[in-house]
Amino acid sequence: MHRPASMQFSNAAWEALFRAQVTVMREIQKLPEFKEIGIREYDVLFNLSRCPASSSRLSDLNAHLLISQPSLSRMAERLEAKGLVSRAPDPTDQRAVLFSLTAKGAEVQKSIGREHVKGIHALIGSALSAEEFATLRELSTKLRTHIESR
Amino acid sequence: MHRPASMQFSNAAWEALFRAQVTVMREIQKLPEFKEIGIREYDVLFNLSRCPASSSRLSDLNAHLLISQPSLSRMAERLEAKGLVSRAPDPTDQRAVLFSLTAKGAEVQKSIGREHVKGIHALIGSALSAEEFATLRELSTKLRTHIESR
DNA sequence: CGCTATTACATGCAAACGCATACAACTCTG
DNA sequence: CAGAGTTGTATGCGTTTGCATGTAATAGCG
Repeated sequence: MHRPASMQFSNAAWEALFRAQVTVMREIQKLPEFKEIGIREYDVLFNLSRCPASSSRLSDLNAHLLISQPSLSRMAERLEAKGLVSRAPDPTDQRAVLFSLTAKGAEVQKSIGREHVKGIHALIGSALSAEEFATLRELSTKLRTHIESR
Repeated sequence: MHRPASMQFSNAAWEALFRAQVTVMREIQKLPEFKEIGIREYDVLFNLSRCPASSSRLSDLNAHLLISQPSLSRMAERLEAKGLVSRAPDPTDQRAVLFSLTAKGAEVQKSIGREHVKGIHALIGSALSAEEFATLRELSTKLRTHIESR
């Protein structure tokens, strides 16, 4: 073995985390709550529902997603056309656009969110103990925050 | 709060795991080893390099990926055109197609894989301790295997 | 056996994506 | 405070994706 032992741990953990995500996501995508709206679009609504001022720049939103900036721009167009999201110019920076949920968008997000919570629990609820879930959450969060604060 | 406490744990863990995956993946996609070949295509090569008989049906391969069956069919076409993968009819089932890495494909996979291992370690290696990485790996694997054996 | 149902993969087509780039607004420097 | 560089978003365009469906082979059932 030509690789430092320390490399094995981080790589094995990433590999396992990634495969787990793929496996869970494959099942989630099949659930009925994502028939009308895609899971990527729901993720945008979800992120908007969580952001402090309940509005967010396109680029700030994009930082939390895997899709590219142009893709998000066009997805926002579609969500706006569906009446779920509204665009408004940022008063403090004329280049920027602030996105926020419409009343209908907030309603849809909550509705899908509720079903989603049930779906996740039904799918993985019995896979780990409460303590194990808590540990998984802590380690995942620690991993994420470490990267975000590089 | 109208939700059973037990639901909170599994949902919070999934949410944290998913966000961690997004954050890591965003950085990985920028790394130079995925300039020539996309990360989704690398994942196909990687899976092929790991499968027992070093060949796999399209549908078996697809079970480990997030993309749809038609998308994988066409991605395989492209990988074949690049000389990285070969298709052959399954002798035991005339409907099926067996995919395997060509020598060039195996070479490319190993080469990118080596860089990928370094990239992951550089990205997340200092985020957790060896014990924490081991725990994250175990819990992720337990989560995945639980779903796969439903 | 023969007939229907199912499984495995491929293909037509519209939607969505990413890359490169354009454009406009802000910032910074001399 | 002008002019170059940077940042935030949108758009042109070729590629990739997914859905619905087609085709061929197998399985299951009477």
